[in-house]
Parts: sequence; structure tokens; C-alpha cells
Amino acid sequence: MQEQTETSGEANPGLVSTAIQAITQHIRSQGLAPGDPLPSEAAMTRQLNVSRTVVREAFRSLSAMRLIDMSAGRRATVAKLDTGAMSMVIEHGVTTQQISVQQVYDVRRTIEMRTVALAALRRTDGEAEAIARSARLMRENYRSPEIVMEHDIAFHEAIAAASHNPVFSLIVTAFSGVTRSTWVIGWRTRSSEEDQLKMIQGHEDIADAILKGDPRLAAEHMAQHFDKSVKALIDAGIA
Amino acid sequence: MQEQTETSGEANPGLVSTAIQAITQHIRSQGLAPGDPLPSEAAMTRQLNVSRTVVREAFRSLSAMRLIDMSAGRRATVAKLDTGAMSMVIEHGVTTQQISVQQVYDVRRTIEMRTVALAALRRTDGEAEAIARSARLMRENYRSPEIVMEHDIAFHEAIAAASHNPVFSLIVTAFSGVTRSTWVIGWRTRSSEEDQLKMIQGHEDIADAILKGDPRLAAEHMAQHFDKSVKALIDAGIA
DNA sequence: AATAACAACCTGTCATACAGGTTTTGAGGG
DNA sequence: CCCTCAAAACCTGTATGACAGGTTGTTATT
Repeated sequence: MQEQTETSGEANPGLVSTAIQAITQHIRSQGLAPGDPLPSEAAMTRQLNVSRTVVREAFRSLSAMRLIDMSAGRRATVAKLDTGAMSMVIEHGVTTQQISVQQVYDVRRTIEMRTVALAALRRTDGEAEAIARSARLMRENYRSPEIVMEHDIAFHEAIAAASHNPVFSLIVTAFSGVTRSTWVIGWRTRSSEEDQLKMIQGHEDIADAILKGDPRLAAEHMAQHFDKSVKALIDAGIA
Repeated sequence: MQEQTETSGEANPGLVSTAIQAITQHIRSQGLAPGDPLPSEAAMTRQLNVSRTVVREAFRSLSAMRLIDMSAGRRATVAKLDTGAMSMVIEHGVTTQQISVQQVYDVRRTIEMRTVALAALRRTDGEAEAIARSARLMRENYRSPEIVMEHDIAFHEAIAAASHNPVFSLIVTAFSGVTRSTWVIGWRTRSSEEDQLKMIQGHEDIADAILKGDPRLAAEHMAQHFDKSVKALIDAGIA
């Protein structure tokens, strides 16, 4: 019952790619917003005149990139912005050694010097509090590296959120995965307890500057924080 | 012949997600590099004890994110770093109005002020030449907006490449799609021919600073370039 | 009118089939 | 022994049909 190749006169880079484009195009042309439902697989199958297999692989691909949400029984919906795909790309680059950890840190430093300045300017009181709370929890748990790490990551993500630019949040969060796999090394390199507490103090300084609304100072503290972190990683022999 | 739910005692967020994890895990644990082949679908099917459908959707998802390359007859291979997934995420965010064009420009400005400084410090002669060439081609074709745009985009990507940090390249390139859909608006807003030529001059100034190896100057010109671009977009009423 | 059972629809997964690519193998000739 | 080339084995791309289980809307019963 199928005769796909004659329907479209264009090149054939695979039916699935075509289907993916059709779906994103649908989102675009219908002006769909997060939460809005997409056509069912059956409907898409009819519209594109391809098998359900193809349509399904297309939906699944978009779902893997977190552009749409899928769940059994329900139709797929447009997804809220999510870091899923980005972190996978970054992690893929790192694990296949196409990206070094240092390069990631350079990017983070560049971006977070900006997010912290924006946060100082635009943070709400609640956001300032959330940032300060993460710093506080780092100190309170400073004997449990794993816990410190999670609050450290939350700290940076909270700052990105306070920048009120979702693209920054997206990128910063995308790096969290890599951070998780290297953070402990940096922590151990700060051999003395004093060094570790100094690092936590650095976070508190940043939080203070944000609370005070001083972007210059906040950026400076952030820069120092990153310089020390990179130094710790280099000392630990991370290429 | 199937009895999947009893094999693993963990939660079931879908067999496909599990398969995706298994594949990425395979890349990690085997230390695969770009170009290295992955197991065939049949092999994966046996290893995970799921149907080929599931394995295929997993492969296809990774392929959509450009983490692996697939083509008919050949086994999938580990892919070189590619911007595919990232640009889709960004474009999704913009088309669903979760990200504004201005926010994208803020991020670009932040990142490109760094890439341009790094490029000034680390560019090879060939890279400096490529950057300068793009600027030259902008001037030579300044009556054809589409062509100017393509060289403009190539210009920024060439600078990112000259930063010798693939993460910057990745991010800058990811924004190119959005740039393509708004660039012309900014161009038209520069009503006079003089304004347009001044904008091209800005690119040449950047290229010169990179050639001279002056990161400070290069960053300054880049900042001015972005400030003017954003102003042009705002004048055009882009929120 | 509230509720409970049911029907219709939807996604998740499996099995099978076959059309074309690609790689491997092996047989035959030099 | 090596080269060549064709067949075999393997692989991905796509289609079809089937069924389990989740979700939603409808209808019948109370």
C-alpha cells in the first residue's frame, strides 16, 4: 500500500528526518506553546503517508532531545525548555575526548562571570535567598563532599536562574553533568581543611555581592573562584 | 518470548531510555572515539533482551542528537562533535517563545567577546586569513543581503574556531540558525547604505585586531558590534 | 445529578518481512 | 601466491499487524 518515493520530488535524506522536520514545522506554524498537544502518531502517519515506524522514530527523537514530552496513552506535548540534549552533547564531547575539562571550565568562567553580574542586577529577594542558602548548606555540610558538591552545583544554577535569561540557565545546567564527574577531584586537591573552607568562603562572597547588588564585585569573586578551581584541577593533573 | 519487566528490578522509565543509556555507557566504557563502530542493532537487541524496535528508537534518538552517525548497511559510528542537537534546542526555545532574540544576543555577546579575545591570542595565520576573508566577502557583496549574512555567520564561526575551544564553536554555531531568521531584519533597519557599510567596517576592525593579536581591542570592537546589532533589532521592534 | 462501567483512542513494545546497501568470503584465473 | 570479482552474509530502512496497558470521553445506571 506504500509508494513513498514518488510523492515528494525532493532528495531523500531519510523519511525520519523528514518527519522530524514536519513535526517541528507543525509546532512553528501552529504557534504551539509548551504543554500544547501534538497530532497523534496515527494522524501524522496519514498526513505524511509513511509507516507508523517512521513517525514513531521521529517522535522518539524529539522526545530524546526533550523538545516534546511523551507518555503512554496521552498524546505528545510541546516541552518546556530543558537541558537534556545539551548536556548529552557536552558529555559526549568530554567522554570521547573531543572536549577537555579545562575547555569546559573556560566556557563556564566566561558565562558565569556574566550570569553573576546579571544576577546581582536582576535577582529577586527570593533568588538572592536561594543562592545564599546553597552557600550556607555547603558550609554546614563541608565534611560530606558529595553533599557540598550538590549544593555547589545548585548554587551556580541558582545564579544562572537569577540572571533571568533562560539561555544562560540552559548552558550552565548543561555543564552540571561534567562538573559532577570532576568536582571531587578538585575538592581532594584542596588538601587542607582550611583550603576547603576558603573555597566555601568564596561562594559566600559571591552570594553577598549578589545580595548587595554589586555586579562588579560579584564578577570579580566569580573570576577568582574559577581561577582557583582551574588551578586545583591542573594541580590534580587533569588535562 | 519476551519477559522484560522481570529482568531489571529498577524503575521503568521506558525501555528506550534504558537502551540509550546502555549505548552511551558502551561508548564510555569502551573508550570509543569518533569514527569507531558501535554494536549492530541485532547485537544490542540480544544484549538488552528487547525488541529491535526499542533498540532502533534508541539509535535513532542518538543519531538525531548527532552523537552517532547512521547510514544504511553500515553500522552506526561514534560521531564527531556537532551542533545539531544544540541548535534544535535553541530554535525550539525561540519558536515557542521561551527565549527572546534579545536574550540570545546577550549570550552571544558574552561568549563572542571571549572567543574574539582568544582568537586574537591563539589564531593561526590561516585562521586570521579566513576571518579576514569573510569580512572582505561581506564588503564585496554588500548589495546582496543573503550573501552578506552567510559571510557574517561564517565570520563569527571562524572566530570561534580560532579560539581553539570546541565548546565555544559549538555554542556559537548553535546560534547560527536563530541568526539566520532575524539577521535580515537588523540589516534592513540600518536604513542607509552608509550605516550598512559602517557595520561591515566593524567586522573589518575585528578582523584587524585579531590579525594584530590584540585581544583587548578585538573584544572592544566585538562589544561595539553587538551593541549596534542589538540596537538595530530593538529599533526594528524585536522583543 | 453523581457515579461507575464502557468504548474509543492512544502510546509502548514485539514479531515478521522484505528491499536495498556494505562487508566478508571464497572460488577461479593469472 | 596474489588478484579479481561475484556470491553470501550481514546490516540498516521501512512497512505491517498485533496486543498490552494507559487515558479520556460517553453512556447507562442509580
